[in-house]
Amino acid sequence: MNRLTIGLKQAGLRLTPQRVAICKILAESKDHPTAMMIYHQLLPQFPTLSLATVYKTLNVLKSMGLVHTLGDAGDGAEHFDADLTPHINLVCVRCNSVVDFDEGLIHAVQQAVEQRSGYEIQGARIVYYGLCPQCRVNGTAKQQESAQ
Amino acid sequence: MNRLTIGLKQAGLRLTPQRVAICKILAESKDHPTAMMIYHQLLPQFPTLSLATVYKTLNVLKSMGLVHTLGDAGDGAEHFDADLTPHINLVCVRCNSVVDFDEGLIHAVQQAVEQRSGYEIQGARIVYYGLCPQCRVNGTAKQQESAQ
DNA sequence: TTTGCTTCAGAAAATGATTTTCCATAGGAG
DNA sequence: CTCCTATGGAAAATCATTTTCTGAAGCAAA
Ligand SMILES: [Mn+2]
Ligand SMILES: [Mn+2]
Ligand SMILES: [Zn+2]
Ligand SMILES: [Zn+2]
Repeated sequence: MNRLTIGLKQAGLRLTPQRVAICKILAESKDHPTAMMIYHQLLPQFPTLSLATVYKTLNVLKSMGLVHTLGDAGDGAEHFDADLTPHINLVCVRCNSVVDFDEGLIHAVQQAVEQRSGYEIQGARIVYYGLCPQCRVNGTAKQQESAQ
Repeated sequence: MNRLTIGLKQAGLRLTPQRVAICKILAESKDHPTAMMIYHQLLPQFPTLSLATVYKTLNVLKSMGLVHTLGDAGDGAEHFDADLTPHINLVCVRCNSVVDFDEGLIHAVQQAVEQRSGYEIQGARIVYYGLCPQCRVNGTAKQQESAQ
């Protein structure tokens, strides 16, 4: 029973096994999964699970503000983040990984935005993208996708 | 002749009228347009313009690092930003507007990420989303932007 | 338990933004 | 002018995401 399932219940939605499982993955994973990733991770446990169910649940959670979306990470799919605290996400455009990065300054930034923008802030999408350390190393002899 | 067209030329690409026009819109607009917005804006000038041409050009510019993408703003389309300097973008999830927000702290954040992450940073996507002041005033009514 | 109403998951079809394919042509090099 | 490659545009394809439809639960009252 985590923050997400509690939120669903408080909204009057039924806590079906599928929804609970999706919430569990979101709450426990640190890899900012896509709908497809969650689907494949749950398929062994729910052989008849439908991708539509995953998408529907994710959309419910998002519309309730219980999860954020980071946009695509070079793989053409939406990545979800259940960590609502202000933080930086690092995207590697080669291996499409998404990891968190701790930087205290970001809290002050969020406060500045909330106080000075006049917006009713609902969430943030703070992403820096580039090459992760591992892909930088492998990149010295990397695949050049230009010119033939 | 702006930074974008210069970049295209230096890359050995031809400066066709379509590409120049697309670069001009990107360099001069502050509204973070989508491919569709650019297409409609240029249609009077180029009646035979194809959306595919717009997408192709945008992808070239992006792959060269001359523009950034902010992800969707609630309208299901990718928004482009030609301003590469570190800055905050404010998205209104109701009217789907995207505006810049000046906050000096963000420069320090970028420096911290570059120095401590180990990543080869190529760009950033810093977006706060919520309701803009105007949409806040207009209350909970939906689809208020295009009034009758 | 039975009845009646509502919600849900899943399969399939639809949607729509973006990409790809194909081809006639423009334009640079020689 | 003649080759040759890069380009724009029309149309088709792709593919992540959404919607539709339907039978099966869940739930509560009798
Ligand atoms: Mn995160
Ligand atoms: Mn901007
Ligand atoms: Zn990587
Ligand atoms: Zn607004």
